Amino acid sequence: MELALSLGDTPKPFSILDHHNRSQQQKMKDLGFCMGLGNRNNLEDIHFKNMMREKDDDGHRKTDERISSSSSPDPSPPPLQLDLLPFSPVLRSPPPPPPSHRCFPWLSKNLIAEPGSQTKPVKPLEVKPLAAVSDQDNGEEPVAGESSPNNSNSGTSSFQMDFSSIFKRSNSGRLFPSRKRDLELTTVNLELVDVIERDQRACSRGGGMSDEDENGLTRKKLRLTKEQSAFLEDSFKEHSTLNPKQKQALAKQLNLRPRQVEVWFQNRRARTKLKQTEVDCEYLKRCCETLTDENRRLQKELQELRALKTSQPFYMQMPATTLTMCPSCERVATTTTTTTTTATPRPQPATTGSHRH
DNA sequence: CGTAATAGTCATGTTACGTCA
DNA sequence: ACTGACGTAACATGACTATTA
Repeated sequence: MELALSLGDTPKPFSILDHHNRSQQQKMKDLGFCMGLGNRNNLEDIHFKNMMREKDDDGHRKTDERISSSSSPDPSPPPLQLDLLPFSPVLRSPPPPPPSHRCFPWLSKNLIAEPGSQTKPVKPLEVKPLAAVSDQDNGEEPVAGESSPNNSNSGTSSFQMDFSSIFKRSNSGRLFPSRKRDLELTTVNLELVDVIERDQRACSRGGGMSDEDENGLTRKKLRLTKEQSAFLEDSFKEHSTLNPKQKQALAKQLNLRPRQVEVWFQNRRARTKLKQTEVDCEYLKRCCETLTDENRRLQKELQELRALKTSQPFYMQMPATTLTMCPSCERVATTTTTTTTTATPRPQPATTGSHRH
């Protein structure tokens, strides 16, 4: 049984996390949609606003320095961009996979409306092409589960709404509605985003939230490649938990969705705990067997002593005897102590050990 | 300061898929 | 080809914490 536990190790930082801008740009790509607000620093998906916070090495949350550095907002914030690029089949054409790129089932099978596919086309939301979505035009490789927004034939759609007057950003980077009236609107929008995200999840699984959706499609399960598993294992050895930045970085490196990385770590921790439980169980079982044997032996010894008592009543006149465990050989040693018995025929010296190795 | 709302993470249990003997 | 066991990805749920209004 193999068990690798790394407890108490100082988490090592991810080297890739040094590339803040790069990973930040990738965040929205990983999501498959993006939603930006106000100034450039607000180009953060509201769903991932808390990703701006991270835990420090001691596990305590701390505010990302990027947030505090965003205290000087762009004086002329552009309108918010809500680029909704769900994995809806009707919204995209199959992204041509690079020759060296792995093929992922949720892209090849589930997301693309293949001829003969029973996937019902999803009615696109309000379509209004964006003039430029800079974050998705940085020439980086597409991440699994993401779209190819700049594909002119893709038919991708985007929202373009002005939310800059609706939201305001807190000191820690969170987004909040600036007015009470906007709260309701915000709620509606957040619900919309949530619905879209759920739809993305459902699409990425190739099925619905239920086991079998209305089209009779069951969810497909991704099998991680050996390389991906090995990389995740290495990361797990360094630290068994992830902060949002590490999750994002790993997802980017492995061409996985952050959710997949998160799930993998959760399952990995569960497996580790299960193995540890099995090890503990085995150990306790051995302890139990040892104690059972010891108990049996002591019972036998007790019977012998009782028999001796019956046959030799005079034996009871001996000083009181206590049994102690020899620490070196773990055998019982008899130790006698002086008592006040006056009829003791053979006084024994106090605390004389009668055990011999 | 206390509280409600919200969002994120985690542990835990379950389900369902892929693989293999 | 079929089947059951097994590993595991994905999900559901509740608890907990942090943050903000």
